Amino acid sequence: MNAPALTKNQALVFEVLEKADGPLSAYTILDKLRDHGFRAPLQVYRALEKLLEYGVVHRLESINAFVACAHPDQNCHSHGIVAFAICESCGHVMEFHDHEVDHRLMDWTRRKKFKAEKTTIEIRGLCEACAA
Amino acid sequence: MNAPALTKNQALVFEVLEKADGPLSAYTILDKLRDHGFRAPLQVYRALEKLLEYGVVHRLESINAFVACAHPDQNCHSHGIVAFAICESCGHVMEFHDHEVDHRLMDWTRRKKFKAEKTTIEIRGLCEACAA
DNA sequence: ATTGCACACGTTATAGCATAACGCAATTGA
DNA sequence: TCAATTGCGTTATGCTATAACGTGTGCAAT
Ligand SMILES: [Zn+2]
Ligand SMILES: [Zn+2]
Ligand SMILES: [Zn+2]
Ligand SMILES: [Zn+2]
Repeated sequence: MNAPALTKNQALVFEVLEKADGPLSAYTILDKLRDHGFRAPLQVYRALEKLLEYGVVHRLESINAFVACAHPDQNCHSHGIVAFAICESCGHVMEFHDHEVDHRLMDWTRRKKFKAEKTTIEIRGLCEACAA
Repeated sequence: MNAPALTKNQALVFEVLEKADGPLSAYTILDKLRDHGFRAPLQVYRALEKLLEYGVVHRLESINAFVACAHPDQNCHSHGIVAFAICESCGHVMEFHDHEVDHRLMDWTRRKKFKAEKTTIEIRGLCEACAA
């Protein structure tokens, strides 16, 4: 999915996520945008829906939060499954791809004739700095 | 974590999950147990907390639901990361393990010195029957 | 036996996450 | 012009999860 020009709300939400140093919940985004006229959760969720569709934002299922894609230049979709390591102490997120993991999971789905639509890989734990 | 004898509430919640043919939300479980005296979400969540700890129930992060472990005989923890394929049409869940995937993810975490605590792998899509 | 502790449980209230449904305005394309 | 699409704002609602308080029970250490 290519990203067309963002609307005002989409651009505001994306900007907040880009500037954040970690994932944000929809309601946290809302609070950060109240000064810009945001009043209701739907304004955030509708923008997020598009940004997810365009692939410039990812949703972290295990913590109900959203994060700007770490590889803005590339198209994350084209790299297969996106995986995340989420530090439960400082909140930092590392985004990575592993083709071998993709292949193993795709092998499994092909064997089972399962039509995969969306795959989530999230590792929660402690980053190097926080584990010390 | 070995599973000690379950308490009454834990046994009731586990039984509901075992008999279900798919994942259930905590509130769905609550509704199914109202006849047995359940009145509040916490009764379900507290039981689930223990069942998750014992490894006999898994939480599906991407759909906020819970499912009985498909490998009750074995200890799922000992098989490394548990992965799930979730049919978005019929709700059926397939649980599987893949050591190669585990190794790839563990390699990544070791390189990054990330201390993994809990890893989620969930594939959402259509099962063979529903994809036809 | 009494005390102290751990644990499960019940209840009420609250916090946090997400969507339904309505209507309006701007854009586009026939 | 007319219809269809899309974004937007608002209100209300629903779903998911936990905080905080108190009760009772079993069990061990004193
Ligand atoms: Zn990305
Ligand atoms: Zn950290
Ligand atoms: Zn299992
Ligand atoms: Zn199915």
